Amino acid sequence: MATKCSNCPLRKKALFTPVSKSDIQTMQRFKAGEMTVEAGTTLLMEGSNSPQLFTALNGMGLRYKTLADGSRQVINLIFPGDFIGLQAGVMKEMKHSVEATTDMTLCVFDRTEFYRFFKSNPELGFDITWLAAVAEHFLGETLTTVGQRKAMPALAWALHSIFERGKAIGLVRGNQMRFPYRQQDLADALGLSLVHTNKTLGKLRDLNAARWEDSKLQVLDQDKLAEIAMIDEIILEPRPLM
Amino acid sequence: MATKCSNCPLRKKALFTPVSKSDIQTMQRFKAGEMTVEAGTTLLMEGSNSPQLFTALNGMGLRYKTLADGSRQVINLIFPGDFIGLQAGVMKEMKHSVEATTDMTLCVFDRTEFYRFFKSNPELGFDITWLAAVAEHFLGETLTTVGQRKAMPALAWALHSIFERGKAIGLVRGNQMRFPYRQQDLADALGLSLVHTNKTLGKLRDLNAARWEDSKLQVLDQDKLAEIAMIDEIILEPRPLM
DNA sequence: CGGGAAGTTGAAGCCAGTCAAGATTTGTGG
DNA sequence: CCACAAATCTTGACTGGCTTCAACTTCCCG
Repeated sequence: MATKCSNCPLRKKALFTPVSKSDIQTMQRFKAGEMTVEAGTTLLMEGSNSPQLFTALNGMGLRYKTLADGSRQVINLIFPGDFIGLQAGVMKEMKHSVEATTDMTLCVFDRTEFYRFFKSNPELGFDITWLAAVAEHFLGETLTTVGQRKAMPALAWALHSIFERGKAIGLVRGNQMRFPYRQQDLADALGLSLVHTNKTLGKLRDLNAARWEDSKLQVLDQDKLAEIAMIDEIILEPRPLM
Repeated sequence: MATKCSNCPLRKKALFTPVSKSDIQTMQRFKAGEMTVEAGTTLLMEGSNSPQLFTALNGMGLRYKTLADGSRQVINLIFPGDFIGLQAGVMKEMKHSVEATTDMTLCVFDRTEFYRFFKSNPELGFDITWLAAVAEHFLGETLTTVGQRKAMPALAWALHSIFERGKAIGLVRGNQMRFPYRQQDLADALGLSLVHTNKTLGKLRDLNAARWEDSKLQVLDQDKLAEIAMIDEIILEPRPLM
C-alpha cells in the first residue's frame, strides 16, 4: 500500500527542508499514486510526452541522452528524493531518457494537474523552482568536471559527490554505501572511455582513496578524494522535497 | 531613461511567449530599474550573495566557473532575454560568476522581492520555473556535447546553436550575426584548448560551413553544420521572458 | 610607435581512446 | 545443480586526437 506523504521516510533526511503539515496535505492530494518498476525499465523516453511526473522514493536510476552515433551521455544519477520529469511538465516533450538502474518505487504525479497545482500553491511552486535551480547548479558542476578535469580528478570528484549525496539521504553506513551502477555508466557520465575509467578507478583504489566493487562504494579517505578532485568545499544545502 | 516593460523590444521576438497586459504591469512593478555596464564588468561573482536579479536586455555576456588550478569552464553564453541570477534568488550564494563580454544593459529586479513576487503571481512564478527548466535542458545539451562530441562536431554544434539562438532573437541579418567573444571563450565552453579550437575553426572555414572572424559569425551552410554536429533537429520552443 | 591582447601556425609529447583477449560474474535453460 | 551464454570487469598494447610549448603575426589603444 502506498506511503502517505506525512509518513514519507525521505522527509526525515538531512538533505531536505522541513515542510508544514498543510503543505504535506496539499502534496498528498497532488500525488496520483505510487509506482514500482523493475531494474532496467525505461521510465521516460527522449521525445516522448509523459503524462506523469515522479519523485524517486527508493532505488536508483539515471538520466541520459543518446547521440546519432550511439554514444550516450549520462546527465546525472537519480537518487531517492529526486524529482523527475519537470521538463515534461513544462515543455512539450522529454529531451532525455530516464531509466531505472535498480528496482525503484516512485511517487506519481499527474502532469495535467501540474499547472493548477502550481497556481493554487505558490509556496510549493516556489519549491519546484528551487529544485530546478538546484538541478541547474549540479549540471553546471558536472559540466565543469567533464570540461576541465582530467580523468583522475574527474573520477575523484564523482565519487566524492556521490558519497556526499549518499550521506545526506542516509545511504551511507560506516564508510560505505550501495552503489549499483556499471563502470560504463560512470564512464558515460564523465565522457571517458570504459577502459580508462576502469584503470583510473584502479589507481584510486591503489591510493587507498576509494574502492568501488560489488556494487558497493567505499570511501577510505574523503579528504584525499577532495584533494585529487580539486574540490574546495562542498555544501549540500537543504532543499525541498516534492 | 528606462524602458517600460510594455515597450520591451525583446517581447516581439519569435523566441518568447506572449504575455497578458496585466502580467506585464506586474513585471513592471517588480522591476527595480535598469543598469548599464561596460564590457568586462563582473556582474555576479562566485561565492557572492547578490541582492539583485537581472534580465539581459542588450549585449552579451558569459557565465563561468573557475577551478583551483585556474582553469575555467564557461557554463553558457548570455544573450538578450536571458534571466540571470536565479540561483541567488533561491540559494544562499552564486555558484558561478557572470561577466559582461560587451557593454550590456540589464533589467534589475530586487532579490528580496522575489519570493513575494512569486507568491502573489503564481502564473509568473510558473514562468520562472519554465525558464529554469529550459536552462537545465540546455545545460544537458552542452554536457552531452562536451562529454561525447569530438572537437569538430562540438564546434559545429556550438556554432549551429548560437546561430539558431541568434535567429530567434533577431540578431541575424542575412547569413551573419555579431558574435563578439574570444576564441578562448568558446574553447573554455567546450573543454578544448585554445590552439585546437583555433585549428578546428579553420577546418570549418575551409569546409565552407561557417566562418567566425572580426566578431562576426557567418553561417554559410547550416545544414552542413548540423550534419557535422550530429544534430537531428533543433526546435527552439518559445519560452517566457521575465 | 611601443606594448598588450587576440589570433595563427608548426612541432612534439601525452592523456585517453580503441582494439583485443582473457577473467569473472550473472543469468538461464536443461 | 550443472552447462552454456551474456554481461561486466580487467589488463596489455597500440594509436591518435588533443594539449602544450613556442614563435610569429595582426590589431588596437594609449
